[in-house]
Amino acid sequence: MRADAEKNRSQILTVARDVVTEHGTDASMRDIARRAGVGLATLLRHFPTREALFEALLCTNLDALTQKKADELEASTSADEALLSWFRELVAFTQSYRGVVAMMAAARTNLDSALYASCAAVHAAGARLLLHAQGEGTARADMSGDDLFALITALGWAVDQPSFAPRADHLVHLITSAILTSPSSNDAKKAAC
Amino acid sequence: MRADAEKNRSQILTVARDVVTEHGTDASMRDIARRAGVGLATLLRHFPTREALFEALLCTNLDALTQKKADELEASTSADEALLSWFRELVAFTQSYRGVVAMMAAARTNLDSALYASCAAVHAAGARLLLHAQGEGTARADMSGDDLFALITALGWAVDQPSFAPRADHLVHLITSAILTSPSSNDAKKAAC
DNA sequence: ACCTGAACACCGTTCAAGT
DNA sequence: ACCTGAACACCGTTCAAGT
Repeated sequence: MRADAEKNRSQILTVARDVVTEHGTDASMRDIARRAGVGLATLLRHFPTREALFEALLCTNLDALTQKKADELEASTSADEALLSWFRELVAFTQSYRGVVAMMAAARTNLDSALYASCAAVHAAGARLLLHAQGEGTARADMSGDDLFALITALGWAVDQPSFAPRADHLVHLITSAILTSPSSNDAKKAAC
Repeated sequence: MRADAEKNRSQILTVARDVVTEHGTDASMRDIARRAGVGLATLLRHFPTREALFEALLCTNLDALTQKKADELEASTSADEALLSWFRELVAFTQSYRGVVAMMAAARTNLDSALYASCAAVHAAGARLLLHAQGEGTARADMSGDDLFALITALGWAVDQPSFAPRADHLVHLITSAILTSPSSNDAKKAAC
């Protein structure tokens, strides 16, 4: 009976999306199973760990991101613009579910995590954009891909906090201004066009 | 019998320091009570909430910080140096216990939290230093005390992550360079002296 | 093969019962 | 006044028993 197994899996994912939207990464596995109408053990079979469930929830979005960056890298005229929009895109993504940024940061150096590969892909994509901008001299040279990943997730964490959320845009502005050497402000951008 | 109550309280705090050093902010209350040799309900009487326990654990350190900043504000010749060392000092403090920075960020806008007053004091102290530096034109003007608090805690969170801890000093350097208008690098500092 | 219920060892909260 | 044990409703993990 592989058919019902598949049905259970998709049902779990559908329900999980709702529950996780509401309760974040520390949502109750039992609650998800209950609402999905399956036993808790069934959920654990499909997704043996919390990270595994989130990997399934995020993989399509993450793939789109790490693919879309390829487009941006090419389509965007300036490398610094590409880096900047990647930064913003990723911070926005980390807001998809509360606590997901902490989970990704933890997975970054945990080979056993089901999210390790996805995080590595995100990291690599960012590092490439950074390197490109550095090559053009528009991003500061004393920065590594690790630094970029750290700054993005740190900002994602801050935006996760209800107290800081209202200042989100401005915080992004502050940090990115530290990354880019030439202040690509709106005025300068308009003047260039 | 108020004597044994006081003894219990101090015993709980002593043990809590160890347990929390090991397990961070999500240490088990039951475990602390067990190791302190008291009933769980006794611990809950003394510290009705997790935040209340941490308030007791941190209050002396936090008071020292928000007092010491007064010294720094006066003693230090330049306002930007004072702001910078406050920034570093606070990031270092958030590393005292794992997860404490998240707790403080949450407490910042939660009037019910036992940590609210302490966080407000930290916020106020930082805002004052920032304002002073802004007055001298050494800190960027488009920044609020809230932004400063957010950046400090965000950095504290990043340093909390094992993956980012090795880059801690450099990350602090990156962020602070975004805050200060004049790049008070080591060279410039030496030249001024 | 796949699912399930139950047992297990935890957690924080609450409260009646002890001194 | 202060403390305690136990009951409660949760959690994730594990596994023998069902189809």
